[in-house]
Amino acid sequence: MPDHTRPPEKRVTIYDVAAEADVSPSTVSRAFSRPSRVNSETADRIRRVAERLGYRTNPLARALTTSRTRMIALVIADITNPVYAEIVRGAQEAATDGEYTTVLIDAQESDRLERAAVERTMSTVDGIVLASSRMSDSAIRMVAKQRPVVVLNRALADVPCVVTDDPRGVRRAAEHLGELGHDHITYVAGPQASWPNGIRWRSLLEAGMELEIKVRQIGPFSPTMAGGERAARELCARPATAVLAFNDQMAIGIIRGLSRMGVNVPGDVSVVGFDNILAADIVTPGLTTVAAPLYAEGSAATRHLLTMIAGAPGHTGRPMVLPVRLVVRDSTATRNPGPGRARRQWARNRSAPDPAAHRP
Amino acid sequence: MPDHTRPPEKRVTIYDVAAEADVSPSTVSRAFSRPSRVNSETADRIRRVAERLGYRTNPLARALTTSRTRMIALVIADITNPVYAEIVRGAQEAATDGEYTTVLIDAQESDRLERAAVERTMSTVDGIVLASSRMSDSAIRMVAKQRPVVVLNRALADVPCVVTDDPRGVRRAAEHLGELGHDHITYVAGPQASWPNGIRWRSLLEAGMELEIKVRQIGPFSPTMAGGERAARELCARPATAVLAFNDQMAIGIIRGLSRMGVNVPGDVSVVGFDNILAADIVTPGLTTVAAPLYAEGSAATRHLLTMIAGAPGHTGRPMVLPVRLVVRDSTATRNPGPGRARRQWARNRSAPDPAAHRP
DNA sequence: GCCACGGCGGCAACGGGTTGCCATGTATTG
DNA sequence: CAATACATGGCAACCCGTTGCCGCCGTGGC
Repeated sequence: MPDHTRPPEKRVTIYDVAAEADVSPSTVSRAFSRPSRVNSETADRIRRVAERLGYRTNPLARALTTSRTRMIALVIADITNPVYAEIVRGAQEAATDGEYTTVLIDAQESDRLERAAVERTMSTVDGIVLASSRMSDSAIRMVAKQRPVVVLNRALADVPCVVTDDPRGVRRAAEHLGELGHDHITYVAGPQASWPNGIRWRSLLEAGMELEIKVRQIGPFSPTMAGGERAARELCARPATAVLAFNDQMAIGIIRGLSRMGVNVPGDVSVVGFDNILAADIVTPGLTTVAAPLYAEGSAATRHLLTMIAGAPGHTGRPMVLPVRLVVRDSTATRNPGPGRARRQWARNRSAPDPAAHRP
Repeated sequence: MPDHTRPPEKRVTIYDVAAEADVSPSTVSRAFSRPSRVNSETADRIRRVAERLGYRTNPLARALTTSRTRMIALVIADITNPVYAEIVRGAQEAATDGEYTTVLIDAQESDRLERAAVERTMSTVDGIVLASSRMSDSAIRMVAKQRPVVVLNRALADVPCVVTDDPRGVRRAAEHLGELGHDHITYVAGPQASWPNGIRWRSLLEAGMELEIKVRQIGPFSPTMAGGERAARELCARPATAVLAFNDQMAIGIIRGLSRMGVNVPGDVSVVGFDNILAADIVTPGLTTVAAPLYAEGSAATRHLLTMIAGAPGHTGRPMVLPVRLVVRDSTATRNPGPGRARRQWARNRSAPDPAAHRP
């Protein structure tokens, strides 16, 4: 019959080791935290005893006096969004390199949840990376006042930031569409609380001016496939030949929604996404999209945070900008000028949408 | 000129509150941790003072004496795998309900990294959920000896487990393929360190016996799209009409790989996946797959962990089994008996594979 | 032979709560 | 009115390391 009582095995402390090695507890402490401060033979003996007794230093107790937990928090807006997976990987690598542990927090796209989680975790970590935070600027500043913070995908005065070169990405996308003959681009907006959403739209406005391409915006929609499908319905009401979506999930949703209504991508409409998630490569047609260096974002932000924790002032001037690139796949094509067969069908659908159109 | 010195603002402690509210520190402590133990008026006054001073109880200091951090660890095999997103959500919800914070650890499919991370985190958390652990049974038992542990997607004697009804899922998939006329199913194996991989294969063996369907296995391959594409090449060497893949990513990879080589899915080969990730619904053809209740897995495992932490014995008998269901989409079809056009092409590709076949 | 100095180890205070136990003061009971 | 019970608050020890400071001792210089 198995023993169901948890074995008492009290945790081994420096005091146990000290008694066994016949030194004082402070010497044991130093043997681990500042080996140079104690005779190497003594240190060796202590380490052997510690090993034998199975001593592990208690990080909580240590943190209590040093006020360093060697943990950082990484807050992401939505763990369901594959974009963050790579960011997490990058952050984790940088943290591990610096002998830090990452605690990951999923804000579920909610300002409230994010604040609550940050609040709860703040005192347990040495610093925080906010990736695509949904909190208000002032809330972020509040947090930054209490702990080192690096903000990812958002620019904010007085707080160190890492952002991607979205203006350049949008510009490249617009150029690409322009070269394909499109003279009008519709931006399908994501969450208004999302900082990149604003930037992308403004960048498109600007690019439109310079390239003499008309632009307009619809939305906001939820930054998901479902959001994209809703956007597709709205797109049908006010047709477009070129669409730039806030992110890839929406772009994929848009493509699905459109083809369900008999609109061909890229034949009738060209669609460009943002982020270059894995799925962008496996959908049909393959999604043209603006790729961000996700892994690098995570690791750059984290590395910067670690230097701040180590005492560096934190570079609060201009944000650190990471380059993007346009990945051209099959969801963009030269503009179809005349209303061909497919285009006529679209027109037909507009007046009398056939919900079963996608069923063979 | 902004003030670059971090404001000294020492942390407010119970001592500060005590002095201000004119009570002893222990009373302040009790006002928060056991309000019934102190006069409600006093407690109110203390709370007001605490509020005014901005007091927050220090979880580390508390943990030091109570040895309860109110944090649990959730270890997942690969954050890149979308399967875990829902599991994380479920776990997080359950944890939040119990006023626990979840710290997420990504093992990156590595036994070594997983052990290291668990080792590092163990002493900081009250319990651990191991979702699809890649560690050895003995390593897991070791951990379970020191902290409450619930294992997800794996059965292990003497440790509480939550698993899905994979045998039933495989059975349903086999029945489905059988009904479509397939008399031979090839299992494309995932990581050998993955427990479900073994179960799925054994379940297929068993189902094959009962349904009089021949089965065989190829692999192991990495549980990714790339792994699936590699598997597709091997499948071409030893053709099959029905394939059950370890997971959806592999299934998608297989479909891509096959169609690149001119093999039609589901015309020539039917493919079934496992997990029902989001992408299963957006690929072409839509992937037939065995869906697991991911969210429920996460929350069930976490809830069980919390009861263990609260002192319940931990149900180490039979694992808790969650139901699955077969989601039929377009990647499975009736078996194509004669070597039709596409099938002949496949045969051609076998003898002289054309690497450019997928380029129009 | 004396002094200065460096290496090493110990003492004790500290960090910020928690909790067993005791000392009041008040309410209840006989 | 005495005896008892209970509500409330304080004391002090404790959790487990860390660290400033001091003392001891051996060594080397003069």
